[in-house]
Amino acid sequence: MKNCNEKKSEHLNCSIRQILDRFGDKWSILIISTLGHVGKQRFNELNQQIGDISQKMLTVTLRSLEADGLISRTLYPEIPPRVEYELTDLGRSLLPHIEQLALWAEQHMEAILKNREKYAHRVGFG
Amino acid sequence: MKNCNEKKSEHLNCSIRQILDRFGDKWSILIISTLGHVGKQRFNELNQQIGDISQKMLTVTLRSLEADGLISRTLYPEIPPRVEYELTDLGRSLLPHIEQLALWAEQHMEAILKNREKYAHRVGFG
DNA sequence: CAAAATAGTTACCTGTATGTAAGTAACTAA
DNA sequence: TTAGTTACTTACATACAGGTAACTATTTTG
Repeated sequence: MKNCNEKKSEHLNCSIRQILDRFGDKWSILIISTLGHVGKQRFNELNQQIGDISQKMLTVTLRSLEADGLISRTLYPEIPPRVEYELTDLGRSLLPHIEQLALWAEQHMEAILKNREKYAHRVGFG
Repeated sequence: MKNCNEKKSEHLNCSIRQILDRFGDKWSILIISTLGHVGKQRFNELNQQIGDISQKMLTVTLRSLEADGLISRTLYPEIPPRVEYELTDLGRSLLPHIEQLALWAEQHMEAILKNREKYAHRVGFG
């Protein structure tokens, strides 16, 4: 972010930094893609869907996604309370790009892991 | 990564975790996109292009990208030494997806920032 | 002899993102 | 009165990604 509009940084560089700043954390993208996949979800449903996220990080990440207008939060003032989270249009507009990346991963991650092994051998045994 | 092939996790979820594990760091994507943009580059050229990366993180990130077969490293044994980094085909195949994300950022980041402000007001004075 | 240049390596330190565990409100059911 | 439910909040702890700065090898130049 810092060196945007300074010497070397073009649009692309700057946009990528924004993406990384906003979505480089551990859970945002995963929550967006989960909501995109299953539609509306309650807090505990999301918690179970994702499986290994802590309550705290789920709350924190949902809040920041809501603040940025990527998801909407609807509270039904019942007892016990019910809250439903859903992607907004803005959030949904990000989905296809995430899915493209996931597709790329499916297609190429095996190759990457093999390269990594080869490299380890080259370095390890010269 | 942990809960892939456990209960709730489908392909998508799992692929996204792989992407985040591999490319969620601060510099990998930026280096790939820089190399994609300018082509072959030397160590110090990259350092200056990016501007605010430390020598250490440039070395570390270049090494791991090389290990995964995303970039190639060519050493010319001159004095002083010259080293050139370049995207491999595998690395190049990731470029369009990165650019799609960058484009999305250009188009929507302003809206996100506005939402964030609104939300801060709602919370702060609501 | 000293300085400069390239492409790093190494030791050390710190901030922050994340995790853990307990607490909260409000009500229901036994 | 005890436990259970939902959707959190809060306090506390920590690991690791990343930063800083010094050091390295090798040769040319002055």
